[in-house]
Amino acid sequence: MSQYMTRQRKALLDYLSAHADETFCAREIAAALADVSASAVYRNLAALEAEGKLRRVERSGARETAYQYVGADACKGCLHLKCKKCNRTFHMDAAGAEALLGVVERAEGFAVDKADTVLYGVCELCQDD
Amino acid sequence: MSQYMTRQRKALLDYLSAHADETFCAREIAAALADVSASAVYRNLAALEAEGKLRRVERSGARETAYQYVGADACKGCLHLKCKKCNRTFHMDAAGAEALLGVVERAEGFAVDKADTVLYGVCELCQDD
DNA sequence: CTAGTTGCAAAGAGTTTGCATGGCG
DNA sequence: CGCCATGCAAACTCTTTGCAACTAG
Repeated sequence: MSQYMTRQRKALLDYLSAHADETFCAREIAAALADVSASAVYRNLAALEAEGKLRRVERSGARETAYQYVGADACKGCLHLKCKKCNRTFHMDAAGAEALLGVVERAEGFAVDKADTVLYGVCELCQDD
Repeated sequence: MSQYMTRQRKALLDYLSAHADETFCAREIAAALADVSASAVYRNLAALEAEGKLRRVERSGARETAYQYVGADACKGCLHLKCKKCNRTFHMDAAGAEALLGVVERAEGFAVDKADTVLYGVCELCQDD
């Protein structure tokens, strides 16, 4: 668990929370944060993921692990929709998500975990392409 | 595209299709198929993924890329539910999936791609733990 | 036959780790 | 001050690739 709020950890959190709708891999973060070493990036990403401040996400066909900021509980209970074209993340509110997943639970007896599930597809803005 | 059905490719397909409800990474496959080299495993996994016979899947917290067999079109149009406890995959039939995702499309204007989306959670059998 | 495929080993890419130094609380 | 965190570089793990030998059709 992280105990000290170091300059590096703060820079990382600031950066990710300022771009909460995007995902980044360690290399991209290290590039954006010039004075944070690669190992500090990796170590902090792991620590912050364990604390629940970040979430690990899939980026189609990528070999690198990507992370995304998950505000304290801004995303609590809501479902994530990720656009494969623009890579942006959209949120489905808790009520809608609950209704949707309740259907799966009743139909299949399968309890979907909103925190781990991401719906991939194409968002409204990208549907023209 | 694969043109020759070599001993190695056949062994790989046989193995994955015989365990179609499980996922495997290259290392596990190479270990199970003693007389198939690692490079043949990687090359065939890539080729078979391109042909649509395999699908690339996420395994929580894993660094290795995992694959799963996807029969000809047995999974066509259905949504995948993956249990985090037993790692098994369940299928939601096409009709149910369509109904479910249609809701998202209408509510959020987001077109979910069933081929890329996996719902993570806990299956009926594992809910006791 | 002959083009696709394999095995090996070396190269590459991404991530982790040991250790001395630095800095938060 | 003490302990955690950092930076660097080396170690590691997973994956890709070059090349000569092999083999399916």
